[in-house]
Amino acid sequence: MTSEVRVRFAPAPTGLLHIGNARTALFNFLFAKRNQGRFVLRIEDTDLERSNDTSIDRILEDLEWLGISWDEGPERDGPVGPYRQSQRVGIYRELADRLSREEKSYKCFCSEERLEALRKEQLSKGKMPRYDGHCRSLSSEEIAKMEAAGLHPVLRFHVGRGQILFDDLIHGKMNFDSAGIGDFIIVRSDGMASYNFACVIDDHSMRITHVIRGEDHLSNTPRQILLYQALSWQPPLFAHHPLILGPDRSPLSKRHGATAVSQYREEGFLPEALENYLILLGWTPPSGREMLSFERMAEEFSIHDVSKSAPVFDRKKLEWLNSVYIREKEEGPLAEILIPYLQKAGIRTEQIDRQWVNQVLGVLKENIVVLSQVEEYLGIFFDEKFFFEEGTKTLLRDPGNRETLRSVLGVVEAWPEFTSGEQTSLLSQLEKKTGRKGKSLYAPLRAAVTGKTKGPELTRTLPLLGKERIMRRLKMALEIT
RNA sequence: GGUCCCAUCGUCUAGUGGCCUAGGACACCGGCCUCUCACGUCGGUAACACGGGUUCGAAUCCCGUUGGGACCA
Repeated sequence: MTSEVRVRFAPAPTGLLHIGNARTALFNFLFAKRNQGRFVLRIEDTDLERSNDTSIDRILEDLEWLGISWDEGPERDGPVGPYRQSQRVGIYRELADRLSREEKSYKCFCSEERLEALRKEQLSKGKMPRYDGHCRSLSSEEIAKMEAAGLHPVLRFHVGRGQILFDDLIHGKMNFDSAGIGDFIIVRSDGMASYNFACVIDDHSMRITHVIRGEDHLSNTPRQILLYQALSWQPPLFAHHPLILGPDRSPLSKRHGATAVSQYREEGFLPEALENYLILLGWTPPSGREMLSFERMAEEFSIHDVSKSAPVFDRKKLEWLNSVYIREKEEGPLAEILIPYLQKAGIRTEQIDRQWVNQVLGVLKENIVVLSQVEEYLGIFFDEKFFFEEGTKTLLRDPGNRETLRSVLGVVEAWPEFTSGEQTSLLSQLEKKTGRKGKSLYAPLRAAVTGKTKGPELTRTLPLLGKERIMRRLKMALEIT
């Protein structure tokens, strides 16, 4: 018996990684880090119908993107594998046999119809629908007869009477009465272990010490504890965190917008921002500093301090965090992640001076909240995206502004060359020559050279555009009728 | 229907009987900065679901109500 902390994240590969599950994974990961423990990834693919390998790949990919790495699991073999439930059926069978032998479970042949009728009847009497133990005392002759008739039984766990107590790391003392639990299925008629059964066996055999999972499993826990007891195993410690809600306080779903990690990635959220946001849902760092690096999270995170009430997902705050993280990025790494968005927009970045592109992106980062938003500003710097926005045209048609721009053109033409640092002298020269300053000079100038009414400061934009391009655009602007 | 969980500003939360005329962050509103948007900065609006207890004293403890949610099928 070691005291090493072991936690696990056990997704079902039936679709994309949901941000709620990503948060669960993050809690587990940080808990392991904080306690020098190990983080196990287990694939719960017992539902063969809905599980598929593509989903597994994408979930692994998303976890890696988030920086949540597992110590044992798919692609990282460990001592307690295999880590896919579909490859563990032998273990489940063995233990199912053991429970049968010890008469802690029994075969049940009840039909769907009978179960349905039973449920209806109980409901109508105002009672809780649960299995009535109909097949509990079938004789071996009866069983043999039904099996001979080709009926496939399920295996039910015989629930005894008593209180089930456990300490939840988040909720505190829990107390359930087993009277509220009907004899539940541990092996389905197709021979596959049920969720609760497989989960208990895996958690035990993978030596999991702390089960950190969503609150939707809270009511499953007493059943699982019953199984631990039946198998004479020591149950792990449990922590059930609340689920993320949508703005209408119903569980977060597609109706509320993007729910998959990959969707956020595509939109242009940074992994560190998403992560930072998720950890803030239900937990506040003791230091009070909300911006947390991965390392800081691991140092400060405590599962005990996770809030008991369900948080509402607030995209605005996520966006704010993302914009801060974008602005904090250095030019080089920023360009690394932004260039794909340029390419997607059709810009042949490989043909452009990389230094220049980096500088452009370094300027644009001030204006964007999600990475994909750079596309809105591309026209300022890239000719293939340049055009005069509707709002600029009235400005450019104004006779006074045209006159201003003509003298601007004159000044620029005579200006030797653009190097960084001298834009201020250029601008003061422009003020002198045009006799205009402030808005009356800058508004038309901006409209003419960027085609937009908003964007980064002209003092930063102008030198990046360069003399040639500015002149070309000024001429284009003067041709607008 | 039963069992279980939950309840502080619009949102995330701090708060574990006196430090609370309830603090912070996002959002929102306004000022400043300013060539625009954004950034930044300064300030503002805004909450203890309700009702009973317990106590000298309750956001904090207990009970109930209401409202959300989960599970059971």
